Amino acid sequence: MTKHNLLDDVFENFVNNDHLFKDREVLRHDYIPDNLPHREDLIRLLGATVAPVLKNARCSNIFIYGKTGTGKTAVTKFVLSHLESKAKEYGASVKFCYLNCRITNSEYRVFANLSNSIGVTVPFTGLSVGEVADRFKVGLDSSRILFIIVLDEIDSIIKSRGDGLLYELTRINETLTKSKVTVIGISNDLRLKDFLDPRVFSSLSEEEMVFRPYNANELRDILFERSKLSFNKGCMSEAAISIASALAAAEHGDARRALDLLRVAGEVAERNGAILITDVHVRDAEKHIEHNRVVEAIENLTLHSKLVLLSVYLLNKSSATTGEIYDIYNELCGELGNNLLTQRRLGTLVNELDAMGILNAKVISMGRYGRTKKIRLEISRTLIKDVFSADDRLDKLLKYKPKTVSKNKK
DNA sequence: CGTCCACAGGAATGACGGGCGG
DNA sequence: CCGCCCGTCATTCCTGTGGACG
Repeated sequence: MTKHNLLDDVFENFVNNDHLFKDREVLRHDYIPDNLPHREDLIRLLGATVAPVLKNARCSNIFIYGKTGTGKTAVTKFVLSHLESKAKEYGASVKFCYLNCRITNSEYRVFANLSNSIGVTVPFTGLSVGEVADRFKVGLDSSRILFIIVLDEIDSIIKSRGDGLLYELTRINETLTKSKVTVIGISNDLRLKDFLDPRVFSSLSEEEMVFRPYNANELRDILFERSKLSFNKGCMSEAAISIASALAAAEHGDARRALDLLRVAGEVAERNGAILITDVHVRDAEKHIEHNRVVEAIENLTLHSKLVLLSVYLLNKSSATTGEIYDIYNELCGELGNNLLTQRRLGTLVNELDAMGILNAKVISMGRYGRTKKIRLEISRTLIKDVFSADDRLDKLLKYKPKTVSKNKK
């Protein structure tokens, strides 16, 4: 009987075309589930740390560490949104504002966003940072609340702008009389304190929490839980879940990655008209994700970055130097009739491509023959050909023969 | 052992478009 | 509409440097 029902499900789903997915939303990155497996103790810990606000007392600043996909953001949002609704019950005026510093990656934008979240309208741009900070402080003080500021991916703003923002925020309570501020910083980088002024660091990390990566078993539980919500019954095989969790565990124990694998595996299976998502689909999904990531990255590059990449492609050597690439890049710019950037600039573009995993650049010394970067392609040549042939102008350059092939070497 | 190559990569500065307040 | 300030991209100028060569 149960066996019969099981098959009925499968067949019926198949006929109804939308057979595999029940709810795709559940697999999105910003979805916060009601149940976060293997994070119960961290939820309790964070909950206990912020609980004082329910009695109208300021809670400690918190510093949260952990690599991507370890549940930092999910746990924080989960706890704080529950806290906020609980606070309403108790009549405590608590508010939290979540900011991702990779999106709002300047001091100005952070203050602008904070201001907007407490109902103070601030122009997109046009004011000085100090002015926006002042407006925020005034608005905050007059609204008489306990304000919890969550700064996610805080490392990105610190590495590019320094710790001025945090210094400001951790000292802001001194100038407030009717409101109080708590800062929760979330960092992907465990070495972040090396970049911080010790005073800022100590005041920011009144409490510290570390999120360990998930292991394969924990990821399995997460995927199992989530697949029940996102896929129709009987559509997801255990083998698929096992392999997805193993793959993600081998990376950083990244749950986000694991969920991506599952979602894409579902899409692959759907396209193939399969009625069951298997480990094969997950394997396909892995290739798919990587491929899409790279294609999208390349398509969104500026023209100059594309030309740099093309130069490496045209040089077609196992490893090129900055100088060699600059020569070819120079020719390509001439070919297109557009202006060229300096070698200094090209160096940072190469570094950016390296950070994206499209190129691999390593500084080496060739002794008597100087010091340079050894640069090589990190992606397949056919992929480059595919992406560039979509653009008329770049397509022509794919066939371009560099003139400076062997000019020196003696 | 010192030299000196071929760059790396930091700092300062400028050009430019967006977007405000007055 | 002007003047101001922002962020971003790019240039200019600069000091630093690993190690093969002589």
